[in-house]
Amino acid sequence: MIRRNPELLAYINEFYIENESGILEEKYHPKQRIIEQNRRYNWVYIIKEGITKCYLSDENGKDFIQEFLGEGMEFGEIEVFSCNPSFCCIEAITELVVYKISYIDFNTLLENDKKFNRLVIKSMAAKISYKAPRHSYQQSYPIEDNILRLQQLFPEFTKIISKNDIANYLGIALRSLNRTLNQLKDRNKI
Amino acid sequence: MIRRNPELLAYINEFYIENESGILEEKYHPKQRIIEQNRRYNWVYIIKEGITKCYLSDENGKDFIQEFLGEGMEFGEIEVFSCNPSFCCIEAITELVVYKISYIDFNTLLENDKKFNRLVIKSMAAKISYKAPRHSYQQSYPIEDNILRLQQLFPEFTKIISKNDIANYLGIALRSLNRTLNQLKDRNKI
DNA sequence: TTTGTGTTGGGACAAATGTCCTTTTATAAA
DNA sequence: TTTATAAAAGGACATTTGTCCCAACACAAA
Repeated sequence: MIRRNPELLAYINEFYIENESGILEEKYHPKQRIIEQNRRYNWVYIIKEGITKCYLSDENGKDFIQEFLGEGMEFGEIEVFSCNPSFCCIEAITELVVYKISYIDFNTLLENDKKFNRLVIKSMAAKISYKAPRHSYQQSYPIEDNILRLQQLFPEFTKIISKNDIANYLGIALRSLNRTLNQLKDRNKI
Repeated sequence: MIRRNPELLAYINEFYIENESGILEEKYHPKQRIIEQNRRYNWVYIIKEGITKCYLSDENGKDFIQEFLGEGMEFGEIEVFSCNPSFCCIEAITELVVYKISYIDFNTLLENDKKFNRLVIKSMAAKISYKAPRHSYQQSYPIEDNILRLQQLFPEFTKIISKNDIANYLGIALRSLNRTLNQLKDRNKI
């Protein structure tokens, strides 16, 4: 549920210590947006500390949460390659510290640093491979199964993430989430 | 709905013409599986001609179709980076011609051919960016809206893809697909 | 021909889920 | 303290969707 990439973070930390690396640090408070949907940016971000949500909002104001991103997760990199405006919002949930790299420096690193290149590809491969089973499971199984699955993968999920965000992550109504949680409690399943 | 990547195909075609490129060609018939779920392979594939479906099956025999892949689409590459067994099945829908490259040659190309490296990254970025809005839309909107959306993006979808596959792509029961198609016809919406 | 198999189509009913609305609680601001 | 605001909780009802059937049809195999 909250994705992390310690390997990438460790590598970026090394860079940041050196001078002239072109990597900057920034801080955000909860509810601040780092990236808005359908805008153009020139920065790729990597989370140093904290948690964000990555979500799409539609015309009707419905939000659908793609992922919760934790330490070492990258965002804004897809748009370097697709050349499209951002397709999602990134919003801080906790106090947040990020590294940011300009598109130019990011591209230079990609071309000249084989280890960095491989780490970026690996992080993209990971994004693809966890999206697939999640999408599949959410579509094919009832809400109850999805909650039990979350519970198992991430026992403290209700502590850190608001009910509303959990519902938006599961793509269900808040009412349905509450109802199902109650049914599970009644049967001592949770 | 049916994804393509002509840019990558064009580049691979060039390689294939030259000798000693390490690229092989293979043919498959409809319903043949090129990749099974949870197995290990040593080949990355690129579609030269034809259409496949990429799907996950679960314990209960339910299939969920991730994508329909057409010319130039790559598969099997994620496992090079994640080092996990395959997370989905790839099955031919039409007569199919693919190029295949061994992991070793694929890695060599990635390291030594900057253009190839960039094309592979771009193809992965595209996979990430079309998965997001699809997942979001399918979860948040009723079946009817999803069918109308398919209809618009891909008018001939019922000609090429079986009803069952369409239902599995939308993550719904075949019965629900038929019912909704009828309702749309009754209202002359389709 | 018969037999089997896969695809399409739909009736009847049950279960899951969403919408709308109200209430309570906690927390922050005035 | 009061006021405002957001989060959590749940009742009542309508709608959507799935499950379990069965039937018709096409097509290939025997």
